[in-house]
Amino acid sequence: MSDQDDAKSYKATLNLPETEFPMRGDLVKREPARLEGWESSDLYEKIIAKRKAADAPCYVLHDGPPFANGDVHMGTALNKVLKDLVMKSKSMAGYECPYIPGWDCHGLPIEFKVVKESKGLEPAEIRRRSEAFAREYIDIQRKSFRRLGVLGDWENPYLTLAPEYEADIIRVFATLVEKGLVYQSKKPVQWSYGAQTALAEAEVEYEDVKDIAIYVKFPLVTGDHAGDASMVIWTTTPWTLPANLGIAVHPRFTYLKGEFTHAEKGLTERFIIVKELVETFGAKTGFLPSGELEEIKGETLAGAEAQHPFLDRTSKVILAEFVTTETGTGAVHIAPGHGSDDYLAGQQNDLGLLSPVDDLGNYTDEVGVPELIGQHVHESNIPIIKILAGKEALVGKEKYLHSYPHCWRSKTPIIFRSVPQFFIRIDELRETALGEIDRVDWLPHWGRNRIHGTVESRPDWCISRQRTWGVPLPVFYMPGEELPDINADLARKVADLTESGGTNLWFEHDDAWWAEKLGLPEGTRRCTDTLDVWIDSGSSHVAVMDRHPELSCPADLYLEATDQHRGWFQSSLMLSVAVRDAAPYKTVMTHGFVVDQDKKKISKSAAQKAGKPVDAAYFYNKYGADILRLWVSSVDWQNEVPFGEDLFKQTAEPYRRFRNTLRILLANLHDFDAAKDAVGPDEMTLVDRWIMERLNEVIAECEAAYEAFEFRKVFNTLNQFCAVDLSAFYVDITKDRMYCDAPDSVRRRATQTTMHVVFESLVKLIAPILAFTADEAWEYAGHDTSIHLETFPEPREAFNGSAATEAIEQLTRLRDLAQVAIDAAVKSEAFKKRERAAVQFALPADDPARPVLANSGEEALEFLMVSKFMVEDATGEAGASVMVTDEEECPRCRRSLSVSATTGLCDRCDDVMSSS
RNA sequence: CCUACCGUAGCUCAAGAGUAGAGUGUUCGACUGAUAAUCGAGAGGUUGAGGGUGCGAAUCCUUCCGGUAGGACCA
Repeated sequence: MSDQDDAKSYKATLNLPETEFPMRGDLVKREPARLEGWESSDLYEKIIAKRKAADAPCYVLHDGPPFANGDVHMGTALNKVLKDLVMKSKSMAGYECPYIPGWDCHGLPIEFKVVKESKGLEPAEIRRRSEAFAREYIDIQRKSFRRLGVLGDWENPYLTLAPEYEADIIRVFATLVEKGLVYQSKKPVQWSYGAQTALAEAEVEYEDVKDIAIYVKFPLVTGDHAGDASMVIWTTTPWTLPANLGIAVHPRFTYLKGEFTHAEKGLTERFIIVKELVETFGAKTGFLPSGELEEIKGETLAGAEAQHPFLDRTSKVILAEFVTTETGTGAVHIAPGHGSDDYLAGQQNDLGLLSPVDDLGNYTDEVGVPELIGQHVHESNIPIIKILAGKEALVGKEKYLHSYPHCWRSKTPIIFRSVPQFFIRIDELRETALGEIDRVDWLPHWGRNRIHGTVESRPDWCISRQRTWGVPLPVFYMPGEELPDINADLARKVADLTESGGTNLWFEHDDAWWAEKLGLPEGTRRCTDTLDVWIDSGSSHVAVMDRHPELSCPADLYLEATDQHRGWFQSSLMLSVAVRDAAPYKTVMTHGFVVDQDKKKISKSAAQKAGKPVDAAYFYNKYGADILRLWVSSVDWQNEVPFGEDLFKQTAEPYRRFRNTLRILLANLHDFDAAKDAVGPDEMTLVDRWIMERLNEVIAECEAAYEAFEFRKVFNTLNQFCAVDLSAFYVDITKDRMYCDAPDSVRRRATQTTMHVVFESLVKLIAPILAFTADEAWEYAGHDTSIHLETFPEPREAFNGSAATEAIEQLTRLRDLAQVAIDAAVKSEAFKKRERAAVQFALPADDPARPVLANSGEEALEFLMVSKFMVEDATGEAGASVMVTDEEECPRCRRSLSVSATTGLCDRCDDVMSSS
């Protein structure tokens, strides 16, 4: 027999690892099949039922409804997977975790698309098409969320378009009315002429634009300075000048009056300009002071009237604290119909109100200048500047770069415009809301300041929209009345009528039908507005949490992206404070946006142009949902989340590590039956006890990290454990006994017992993240129910100490010491394998490794993976030298130990062979 | 302009007063009994910059620079 044949024949006598669990994930193929299994066996319901049976406490994460348009992109996927990580980990921590997903269905974005496709539709038809559109995307998104392994009640999600949900929205409105929080008023709102509706603060996005700012002269005609000087205002919106009714100055600022000369034009004028800005004014307009300047206190100017530059009326000088000396002239153009500060100032000073602009943004007759009527305001800046120039009222102009609000849908600039709108009085709610904010846990902590800031300063909430695809504003105008009857009882009746039929009734029937149904006099008209969609989603704590028996309010957790501080968190808070005087949540967690690798915002269109996929489907179809889930777990959700395919791929490698670690454990357990073969802690060897101690730490760390939603820490801890402790050490060191010991030797069984515990613990700890892979491994381990029904492992008390860990630390020290010498020897070709090394350690007398070596001779040898070692006394530092061993290599186990002269095998292998 | 958070190896991130560590990538090597796997080694960091307090600072304080987000201004 040749040596080679020897080796071959002995291979058959080994217990090599064996498993059907595939090394390659093939996730794209396997996950859908597993998913089908989960759904056909009602896994979600089973988990809930199991926790219920165990009388588990509830943990409620209330799902924020994504908008039902568009595919699921990485940002949405991040949000849903984070939620699922929370739910799966809470469930494994022993809670009952009902998860009712929802969708936000009404609103401008959908109506916009529908209307764009075909114009001139009846409202009822717009609504039919909008609903079809929403439902189509709900299905698309639901499919994606399920594919990502997110478990929940997908067959019964909440939809804000559901009749019973709509009815609850109207009931919330009725409650607001009852509490006297709703009023109608004509004051300036942010108006999108592109979408022809008022907008809420959260529907506005800012863009940098270049405008022309102008300086305009208003000659004083009454007061101390009548005929003697002109006020000069500065504005970036010349189109608001026709609505000018006042000029505001700061009461405590000092203004200078005197002669200003424009040298080039040869013009001399008498102006009143705030002291601090005279220089800037000169630089921008060319008008420099050319004589003595008289100081005037702002407050003394009040009440004077100035001539409007091109209209036959005067503009009153008023006082206002908001005037600054940053830009302009210290005199602020006031158009009460076109700005909120302006509006308030106008109210306080009885200026009246002008808003000569229609829904489309065109001037109405009221504008007072014939050639402007019908002109669009944003095409009127130049004509107005020309008019001003013609009247010699234009003092100067400059280009001005600033951020200007735009409609989030139509992308057109927003104008402030006054039309009758409905509002919620925020002042009545503010104090309670602010108090509640401090009772809520905000994660990360600075979320508290963010929402506190917005609630503190937000103006009254404009809740009416001049749109069709939404819940109608349930308000009526009695015959002959200008003002609406805002009536809670009527609203409740509307709610009851729509409970089954839905609010389509509002659009399908006419005023007469409704008047009759509600017992109102003939000639009653309905309000044609719809409610702001933030009322829809903000009412979910009533329409969902109060309605579902398994949920309850306040929820334990709301979890959305940071933009919801202004959006859903706030609308929910306000409505909840109005309805129940308390916040609807105990904890609010926010995550950052998914941004491009170079930290630029991912807009879908820009990413597509650059050929960078951002659709979740692209990634789960190419890499698998578990890779995506692992990526989510590895990410720092508190800040912006940089994303790109390269970054994404980095998590594929750790995935393989997890998978292979589970696989080798499984493979080493192929002939192990815990019920029959497990041994007690006393039988375990040093490395077994060490890995059990490590496992206890890992369990504690992971469970604490899950508790704190620090998934990345779970990821790091487990990755480290698999890569370093298991793969590089434990599995490597125990190979010899696993493969070469007699199958049921105590030593081998002890290690199998350990591996069994490690496997079961590891697979459970990773299950919330690798939802599919963990379940697959669990199945291969012989379980016929899902891993997701399990709970997290408990640390084992027997291994709570650190005795084994301390011993292993010493051995690791020696191993590192030996490694250096071995590497040198291998390099100089003294021998090739570390197993051929004989190591001579030189240790000081008090070296802590000495007792370890003395107490665990054979195990130390195994751990060091060398042929033999000796210890000699060292005077200085510990060291190691190495030479080739004089032992023969056992052909069966390939270790270099003393071998039998007759069989050529080492003692252990000899025993195994002769007894088999 | 104000406020908050952040800035550590090519990349993604750990350590939160006591010799800067992982993963990934990269280079080299071993094994062929975890094999489209596994093991070992190397290279790679004056921890954004400067100053301060400590015996000692990535860590605490301060100024600046850069990034991001809110807010202010504007509307």
